[in-house]
Amino acid sequence: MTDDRSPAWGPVPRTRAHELVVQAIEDQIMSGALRVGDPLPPERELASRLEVSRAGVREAVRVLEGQGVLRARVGAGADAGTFVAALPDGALTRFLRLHVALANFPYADVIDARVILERSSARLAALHADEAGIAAIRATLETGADASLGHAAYNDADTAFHVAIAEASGNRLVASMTVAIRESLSARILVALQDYEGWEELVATLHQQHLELLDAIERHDADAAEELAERHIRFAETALTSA
Amino acid sequence: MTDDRSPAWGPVPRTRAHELVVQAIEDQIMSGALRVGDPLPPERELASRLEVSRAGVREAVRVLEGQGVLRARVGAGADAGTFVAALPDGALTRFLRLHVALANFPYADVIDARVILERSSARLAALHADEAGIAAIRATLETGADASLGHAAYNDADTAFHVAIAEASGNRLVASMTVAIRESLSARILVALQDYEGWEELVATLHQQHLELLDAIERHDADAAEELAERHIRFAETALTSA
DNA sequence: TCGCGGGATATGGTCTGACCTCTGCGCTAG
DNA sequence: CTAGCGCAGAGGTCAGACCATATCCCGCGA
Repeated sequence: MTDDRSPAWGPVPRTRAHELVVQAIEDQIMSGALRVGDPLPPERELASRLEVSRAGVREAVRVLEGQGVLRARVGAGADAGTFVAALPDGALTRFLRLHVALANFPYADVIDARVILERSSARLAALHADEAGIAAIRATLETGADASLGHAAYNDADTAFHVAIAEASGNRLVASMTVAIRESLSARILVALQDYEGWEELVATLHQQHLELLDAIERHDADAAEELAERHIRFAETALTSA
Repeated sequence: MTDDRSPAWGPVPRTRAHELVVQAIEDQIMSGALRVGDPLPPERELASRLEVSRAGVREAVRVLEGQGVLRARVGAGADAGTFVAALPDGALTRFLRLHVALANFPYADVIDARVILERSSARLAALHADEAGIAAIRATLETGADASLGHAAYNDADTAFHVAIAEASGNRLVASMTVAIRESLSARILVALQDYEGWEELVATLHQQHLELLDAIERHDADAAEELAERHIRFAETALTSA
């Protein structure tokens, strides 16, 4: 006879040592005791304090390091050791790239998400971009205009343009997500470019669209910028996948 | 006298063993050789094949596991071992939660990003949600209506509502990002709720807004849904932070 | 023939202890 | 005063043993 309200002897969740360490470090961060730039105790000390092996501590550090939360440096003195870091961008890009490759996020969903974010980036850039931001965007177009540099170079220049807009938006989180999505698509776009017949014409069209988008941002015309951003991405996507 | 075009003896980037292993696994994923559900070789075998220690392999596995790309299970047989997984949500949530706590993403930026994403989620849900999706959203409101369950219970119910909309959008990536942002704010929202004087009235208002939003989604009125989503989030945000 | 018990086996999980590499700082010899 | 050496402390790596767990499978008994 079992009582449904009694907890029943379910198995206790098996918690691995390194997860406890991760949790301990996260708690320090959540409570505000650890801030960006602060050092962690040496691995050996942390291991003895938490009563786990050094290997367990190291695995935990690796997990957080992979998330861009920690950074480890060898050596001696004040610059050596493990520190709390602020490197979300690379981590977010790797994350997205892998999950896109695994098709955990369907390709069409990624494109739609990219449109949503870049529309917003363009709008925010049109509203908030300062002189420096606009100059940075324009700078990317000067190299991007030279299409004959090769597929890879153009791909990099295009990425730089979209990244510059995202960074000019003034919203770090939106920018990071925008960048991560563009970068996660980079390999795929490069292949599509290489397979594209008469790609120089396509690049000329895309470059023209870039100029129009930049113009809208400079005019602080948020609605136009939003619309141009979406049209540009949809156009490029259609051209490259139908080839 | 140095020649600027000569490569110059820059330091070779020190590559750590586990990073090589991560790279090796990523390459397999990028090339399509490893897909979701596929098993990795046993740690010991991978270690000897890549000529690193088992500790190095384990650290690499931990990194990818932390990103939701791998999943490890002990035991023997077909179900045991390390596998490629598809668990991006928890990983993305942890990632955001930590970086928000570290203020790598300013709070205002997170709110704006949330508005952008939830506007889109609501729009997509209004356009694409099927019967099951709408039923799932409504189900979360039935518990959410009962405000006297406590702060934590209401917070969970509110999260569930927004998550259900995101999932009804049909876009997995947008949904994941939406959920991750809402969850990363959960702790902060809970504290604000607890400090709020006369929170039951506030909850009643929020619940009313939820009903209106659901109504717009059911009517497939995308514009209204988008607008209601933004107003709801801005309202709640203003109420909770000004308290 | 069927059922079941228990050992063999394979896998990840953990720990220990050693050693290497790197780098700052201080001491010492010139 | 300075150049150089070496110590100390940090992360990086490794080897090996042992533990915990889950499946497989074989053999025994009903």
